[in-house]
Amino acid sequence: MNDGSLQPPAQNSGDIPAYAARLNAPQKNAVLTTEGPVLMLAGAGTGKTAALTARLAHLVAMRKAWPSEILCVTFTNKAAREMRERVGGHIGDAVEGMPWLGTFHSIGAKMLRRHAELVGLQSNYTIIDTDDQLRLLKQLIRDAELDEKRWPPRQLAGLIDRWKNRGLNPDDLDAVENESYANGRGQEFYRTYQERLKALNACDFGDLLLHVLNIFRKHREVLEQYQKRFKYILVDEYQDTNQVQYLWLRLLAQERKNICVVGDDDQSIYSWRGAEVANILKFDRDFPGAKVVRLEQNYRSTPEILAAASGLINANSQRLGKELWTELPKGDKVRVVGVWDAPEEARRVGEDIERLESEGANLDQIAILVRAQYQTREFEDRFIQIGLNYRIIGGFRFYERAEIRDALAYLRVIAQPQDDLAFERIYNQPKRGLGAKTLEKMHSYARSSGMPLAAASLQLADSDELPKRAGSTIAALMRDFLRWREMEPNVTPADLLRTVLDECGYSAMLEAENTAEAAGRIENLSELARAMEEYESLGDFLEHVSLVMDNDARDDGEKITIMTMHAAKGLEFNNVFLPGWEEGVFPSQRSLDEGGLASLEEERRLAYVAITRARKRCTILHAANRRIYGQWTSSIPSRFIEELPDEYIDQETTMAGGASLWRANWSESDDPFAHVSSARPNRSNARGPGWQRALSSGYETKQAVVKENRRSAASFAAQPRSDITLGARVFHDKFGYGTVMSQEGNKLEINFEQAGTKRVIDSFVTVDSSD
DNA sequence: CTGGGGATTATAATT
DNA sequence: TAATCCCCAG
Repeated sequence: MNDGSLQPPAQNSGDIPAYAARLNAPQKNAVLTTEGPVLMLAGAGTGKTAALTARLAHLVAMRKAWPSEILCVTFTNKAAREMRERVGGHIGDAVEGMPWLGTFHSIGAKMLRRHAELVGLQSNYTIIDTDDQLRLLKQLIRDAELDEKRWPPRQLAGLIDRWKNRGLNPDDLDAVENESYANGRGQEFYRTYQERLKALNACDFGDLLLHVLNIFRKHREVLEQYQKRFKYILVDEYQDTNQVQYLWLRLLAQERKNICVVGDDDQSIYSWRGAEVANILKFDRDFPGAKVVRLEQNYRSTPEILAAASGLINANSQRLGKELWTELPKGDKVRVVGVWDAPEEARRVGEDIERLESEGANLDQIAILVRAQYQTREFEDRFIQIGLNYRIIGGFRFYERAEIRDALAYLRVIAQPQDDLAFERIYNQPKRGLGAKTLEKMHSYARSSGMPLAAASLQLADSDELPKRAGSTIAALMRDFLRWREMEPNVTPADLLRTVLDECGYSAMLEAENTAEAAGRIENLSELARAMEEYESLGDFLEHVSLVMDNDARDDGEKITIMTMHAAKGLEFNNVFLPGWEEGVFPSQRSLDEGGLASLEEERRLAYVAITRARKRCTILHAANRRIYGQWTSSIPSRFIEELPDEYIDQETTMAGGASLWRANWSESDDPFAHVSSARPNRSNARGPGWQRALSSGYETKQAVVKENRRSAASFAAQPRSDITLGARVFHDKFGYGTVMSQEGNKLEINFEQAGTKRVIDSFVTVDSSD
């Protein structure tokens, strides 16, 4: 739109433009090769974004294209925002003229608004989220009188998502796919679901891409219009693209073939979300003559961290191949710490962080990266206890809170009277005395008359079908909506929201509750109104919230960060702690049970991502015992620990009696099973040194237990022993005689006569029956 | 319509 | 273990 503001190429003193001044050779290569397909293989921390933004700046500076003629896609809003900021730093205000820089979904949504009628939608369609999607599917399943227990809506939602990710419309399903739900009714449900969405003038996230793909396929002239417009295409995180995104890009790039994709096959960790690593692996076949540029110089981590990560990822088979190197000075080795149990793990990390803090470390530069959300709990407990500031990333998002969704539902009904899902959410929220009976009548009337729910309910209210009270309540509500709808063009979205909340009684409802929780909800709602201030129209705002569900937690003070490894991708920290490296936790039990080698390799890539987040220090921890779903579980160190190259690792254990069972600094020479472990890499069973240790530790009597549990991939749920009671006198091979002080699951605290108080697993003691 | 209680189930999480 | 969901009683 304001292409006219294009600036002359930015230049410094020499001939090299500013945006290219600090690039290394491969980066420059990737930036300057503007014509033809380019695959930029960018390892972790190799300045990928710098190269990508420089390329954008270069295209504009060299007048290869107007900003509005460049398509630049990312996966997350965060990445898009960052890109926009950094490109803005190079080309100034011209970045404002880049309407096609955004996420796949926001760009899809924009295209779909222009051509909605081609797929039977109106351009003001609603974008529903997964919650609405689930409720809609639940309705369909109920209507079909299907057993919800046997055929959970979640499963159907998952299937439909996967179909859409693969670019499949209902008619494209084969018999096998169709069979996968409700005995061959998958297709039927998918079709009905799509019809319902169309009737609601709505689409889900998957549709934003699939509809556009369908339009491209069926309407050549539309496709050609975009092919012509986009002189250059840039794609970030290409290894995360799914099938639709791939097909979509391929169509758009077909004409000019000026497509540059950036990614790292070693950081592909989202296959469970539909991403296909194959897309990046076969890029040069899709686009013959593609130039492949490898960015391998790492600017982030110490050589030790890089070596450890590289050694690990080398165990994977399906790789394009890349070797990271760095000019940074040597640092500390990667530490591997073995501890007794999860609480000790948290204690240990807490102590380390306190030490770092006392040395003047910035807490914002410290992160704990876990495999699964449940691991955060232990750390939270501990950090509250010692008063360490932390923030947990992930979990619930602002826009997922009930009150926010209620407020949005009101706005959606105002903006789009056909939005039945939104109407259903709030027709009795706050309580108006309308129940399931009324809803059912509204539904059946809406269906038979082919009207949206809201309109149908208004007509119904005029008739005598409903009890008098319900009828007048609905009539009043509909009058409210009419009024708000008239008001909408004349007030700001924020003011509209405030008015609605006051007039519908929602605010009053919360105030009446008079609890701390309700106060929090009121606060959230005013924050929502505040967030709306920057939007011009209601439509703008609604599109923003459905696509940009960001968790922009306002930051107050230094805090350490606790988050999942997945969430940490793309981030970096001076100090990284990686707890829970045990078989069954990481790699996760599910990846071991299902998915075979491919799934294990994805776990390994995740490990690679996790380690490469660290700039200066990386500490990996594993605990011998952990409570999972309320069960005490013993586990052995992760095979990934064993795969780390010895020379870059410092091993340490804090365990009582550390020299025996869980001794961590094994070496192959004193290991009677060394010949087994020499069979690396890619061993798919769980016979790491931990195993060998367990088997060779001299506790022969326990071998049966150990062996039996091998099938469950080396973690076994322990039953507490019934023959041990508090105060019992017991004997332990290592510590001698002692008295049981407490018992929790299979974990005992024993006051030993010689060794003092220790915590041990009950299977290692015998009850002393001498008295 | 609300609340209690029993059953159920449990990676990762963007748009 | 603990959180969530769903059903049923009141």
